[in-house]
Amino acid sequence: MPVTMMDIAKDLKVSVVTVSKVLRNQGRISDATRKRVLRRAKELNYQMNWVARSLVTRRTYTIGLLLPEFAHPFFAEIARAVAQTVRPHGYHIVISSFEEDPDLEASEVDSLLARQVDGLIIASSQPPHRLAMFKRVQERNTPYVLIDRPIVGLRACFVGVDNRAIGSLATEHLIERGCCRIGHLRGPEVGIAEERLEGYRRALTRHGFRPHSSYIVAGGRGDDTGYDGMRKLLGVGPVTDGVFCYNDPVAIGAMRAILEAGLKLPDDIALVGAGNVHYSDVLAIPLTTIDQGTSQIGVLAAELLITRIASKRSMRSQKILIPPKLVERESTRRQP
Amino acid sequence: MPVTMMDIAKDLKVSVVTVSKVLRNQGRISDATRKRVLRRAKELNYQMNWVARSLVTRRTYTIGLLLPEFAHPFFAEIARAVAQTVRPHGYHIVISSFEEDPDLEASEVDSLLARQVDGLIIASSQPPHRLAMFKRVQERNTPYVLIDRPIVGLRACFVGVDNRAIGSLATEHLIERGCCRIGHLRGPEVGIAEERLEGYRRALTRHGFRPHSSYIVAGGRGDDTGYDGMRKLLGVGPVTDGVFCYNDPVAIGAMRAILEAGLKLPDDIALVGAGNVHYSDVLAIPLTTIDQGTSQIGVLAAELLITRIASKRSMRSQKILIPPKLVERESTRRQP
DNA sequence: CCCACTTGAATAAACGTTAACCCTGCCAAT
DNA sequence: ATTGGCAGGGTTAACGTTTATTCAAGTGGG
Repeated sequence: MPVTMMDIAKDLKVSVVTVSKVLRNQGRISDATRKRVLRRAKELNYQMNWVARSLVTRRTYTIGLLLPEFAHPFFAEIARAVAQTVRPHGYHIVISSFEEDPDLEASEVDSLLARQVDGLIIASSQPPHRLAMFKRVQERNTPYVLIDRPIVGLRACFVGVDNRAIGSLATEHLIERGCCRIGHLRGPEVGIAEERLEGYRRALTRHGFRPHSSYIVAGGRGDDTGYDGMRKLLGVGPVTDGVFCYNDPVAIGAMRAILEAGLKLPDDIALVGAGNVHYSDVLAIPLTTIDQGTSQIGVLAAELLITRIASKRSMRSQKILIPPKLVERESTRRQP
Repeated sequence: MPVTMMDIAKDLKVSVVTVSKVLRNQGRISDATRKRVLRRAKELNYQMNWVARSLVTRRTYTIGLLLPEFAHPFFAEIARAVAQTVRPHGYHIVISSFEEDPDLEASEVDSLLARQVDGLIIASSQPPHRLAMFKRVQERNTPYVLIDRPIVGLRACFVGVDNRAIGSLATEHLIERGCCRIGHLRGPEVGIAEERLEGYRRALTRHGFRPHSSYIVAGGRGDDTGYDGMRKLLGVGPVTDGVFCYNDPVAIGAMRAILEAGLKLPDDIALVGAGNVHYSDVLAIPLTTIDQGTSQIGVLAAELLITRIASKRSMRSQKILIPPKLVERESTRRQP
């Protein structure tokens, strides 16, 4: 029912190809017919059928964005950045969230490939050494960029933050603020949390402290795990005077536990989060945090992917580490 | 380069149509060949080319989701709900954010139509009586559902919250808590803010108070406008003892202004927001707010759209108003 | 006046699938 | 022997574009 090039062609008694050429500004067309075609197209309110075009050009100008969950502000921000970056190039993004389920993730990747996306951006939850999903993507020669979570043993493009630097930056800030029994509420058992922990350890030893395992409390990503973890940490003596939390939600949970225990923030315990989520500055005590350049991750990943799509030949896989930045607020503002 | 039905057909010396029929479980195919086809398809790791299928079936199993901005937790939550609701039906969503720019919104709608989406979900920013964009959608017979922001003068499906009820609910709660000089930090000059204001007014008059215009302060959507608005409101005498804020960010800004002025919350001034964004309970003083059933909006809009797409005949346009719910927290917890 | 070249356009074929028919055996009932 | 029906396929023609090739007419030079 919608208007096609055929309709325009018949009206003007020219061939469909002529119409196509005019609309693409290609080939040699006289100014007269060009004008006629354009006018008729406007009159009929012609809209290109991208499905048909994609079938023959083998380009959909569509990229798949695969995220663990996009209600999370971190990923929502990335989605925003990606969408804004690719729009000027004529791309749209198909999103899919897989709720941290590796199987769902793999099946969504297959769906997106079936939809012929020109490229993929993935914050993957695939466990280490399960590379089958990526193999399938590579077989199809579909460019893809990993973000946020690197995958060991995979030669692929990656854009993310330097997580070791986050750990060091946070820990050194606490040291500067005079803390000397620094705890860490660590994240889940994956690469990122591991690296932040590593940065924390290195900063401690570099400044002559000995990392003590009882000050390192296992946890997860959410604020409830932060709450539980902090309560556990408060039971360890001598009590900590500074805590580096895996991320901002964890820090928020920890903050609740500290205040509930009747302790003062930052005077009794200073707190550093990571992520700089948008609301970090309207909390009970505004949270010092490490900014991980969230939107930059999205922008760089999108640009990287687009250049990959544009270049016929496969380029070397490229890894971009964004340097984190400290954002100081009340939760660590105290006299050394 | 990817495997096509043709490849399978040649290998097995059958016709492409036979392969197609097997893969769709249609037509009469013997068990023997069915098995052979399926086996070969698996061996070659065949993936359907959805672009080609869409061209002939005129269905992309794709819906366009158009939002003002999806870094905003409200819209991010809606996106999540929509995506999860449509996935079991085989749909994917193409998102686009238009940064509150009506022209960009219109052009994105056109792009999505050109991409042959099967339906649209839109939280529109079109000014009243600018219906051209919607006309174009209707001409193509593409089903669409408006969410959150109704458009006057348009017979279209709509899913949103009952904003008058939000205003009433919040105001009556403040009255119950013993407030008798109730202010309102209102939102931008659009329908939603108007309705919440209307609910506020009605609740006041219903309880024998006279709405006073100096207690109604104009504003916007963000926390800075909440801060500015509250400072203005504090200059009005006799000073208010309860404020209903257009939304949670505004309330957060207002909270900062109140605390900065050395006033106590909720004892001097009680505060109610609207939206129940995820972090409302980790603020300096946890915020009483009105839950607007965000994810429900996404779910219902998605379901409505899918039934519209499925039904050949055009149905009557349907409007769904979700009843809001009060979520009481510290910011209003005081003795009447 | 013929050849070569250019301009402006038409024609044919493809992209990978599906929809709508058509064909060929085979079997049972007439 | 004819008819009818059905199982198990195959053929043909779309879907709306683009790419590649071909063609007709005009133009300028020798």
